[in-house]
Amino acid sequence: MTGRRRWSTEEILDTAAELLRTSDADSFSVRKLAAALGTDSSSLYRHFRNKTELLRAVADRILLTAMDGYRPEGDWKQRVTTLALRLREAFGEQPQLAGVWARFGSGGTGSRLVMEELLQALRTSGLPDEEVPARYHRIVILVAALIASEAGIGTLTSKEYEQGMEQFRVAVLGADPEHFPALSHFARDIRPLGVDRRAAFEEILAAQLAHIEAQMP
Amino acid sequence: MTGRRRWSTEEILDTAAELLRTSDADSFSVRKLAAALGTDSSSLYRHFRNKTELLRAVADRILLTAMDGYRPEGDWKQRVTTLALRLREAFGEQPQLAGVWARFGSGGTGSRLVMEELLQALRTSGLPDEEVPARYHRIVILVAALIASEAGIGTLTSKEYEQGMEQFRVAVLGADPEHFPALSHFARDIRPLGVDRRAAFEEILAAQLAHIEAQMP
DNA sequence: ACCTGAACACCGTTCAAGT
DNA sequence: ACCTGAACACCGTTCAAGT
Repeated sequence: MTGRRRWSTEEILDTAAELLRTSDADSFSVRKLAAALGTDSSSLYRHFRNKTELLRAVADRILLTAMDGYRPEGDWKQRVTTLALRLREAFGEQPQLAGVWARFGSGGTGSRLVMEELLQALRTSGLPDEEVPARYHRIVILVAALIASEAGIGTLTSKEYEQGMEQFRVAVLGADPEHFPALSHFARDIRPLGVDRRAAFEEILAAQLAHIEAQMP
Repeated sequence: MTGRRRWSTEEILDTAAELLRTSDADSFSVRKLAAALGTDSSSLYRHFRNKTELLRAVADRILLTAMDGYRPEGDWKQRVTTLALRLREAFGEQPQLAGVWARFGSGGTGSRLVMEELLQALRTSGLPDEEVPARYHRIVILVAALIASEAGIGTLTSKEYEQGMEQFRVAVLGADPEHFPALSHFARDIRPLGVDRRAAFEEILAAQLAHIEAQMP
């Protein structure tokens, strides 16, 4: 309309988040974001050094909204679990950002809120202070890896997903019993990676936390 | 030289694997592969439906070479751990393929060998047969997630990595003690996600396996 | 029967030129 | 001081035309 317009960084991030939520697959691009804002992609480079920097900023907003209204409840294991599930859900709606977060971190207020809550929960666990950082490190690696890999599957188009399922079926059900006896034996009960992710997430995390607890004095 | 030349699928996969090993960052492309083969990218589409299909085939070769010379040793936990570490190492040298594997699977002989060995190990564990598939599923999800996310960090250029480290330092060391007391307290001992990955991998997996063992009759 | 060239519809990023 | 247009150097993929 006006031909010229100054966009605030906030508006850009909002629009980017919106686009990442609605767009299917990996179709987000700087050019599309610019088009949605009604401007040229070149003008966005005044606000962000590059695309990664932009996505990191959006990822940090995801963390912020994930922490919105959060109140710690229960013992340390429940707190860690609730936190992890919140992050999982938040990135589940914006799967492209999960990969950015796991690779680059986000480095803003959102990430600080997450780190703070996780550390506070561990501090109430009875762990000696000097063991907290190492336990923290393992938990973050585990949670980030699970979320990012689940999100990676979430970015597949339904055609890609179906195709992968089909090839999985062929690999499992078509295995020669002579060379792959165990695989043939369990073939009908083996499930592909993409199913039952929420239960898997909770179980794997619970095992990790139980293990930490078991090693306490 | 000859102007015309038929490439076998084998040769294409070999060259692709080579290129993925040596190329830094995400710079692999169909066009570069074609150039390395001395042909045009369009001719590769007779051998593969698309880029993903090509990468899946290379990923399956990685699994094959990872299993090369493998002999089961020790109890079931040692077998699972050895297998997982082999995969981790194989994809560590070709980090771009880890993401493809975790998202799409590979669906060839390599993946069958891995599935077979993992199932056989679980079968010797003393788990009742009907619990094996669920335990198998969790282990694969965990191992694939850890390997892919570690590899994701491995695809960063050293500039990107340094930049991420710097921003991590700022986020942690620059946190206001009033709003982030636990973070400030542990600031100097909190480590970024990318460090100490091998130890983290082994510990997290060990916790998972110990948890399975603890639930046995 | 096989391969090539050229094209299509995109990317991220830069930078001189405009207002 | 800010924005735009145009360009650069790439992508994956398709398909008519060549040999």
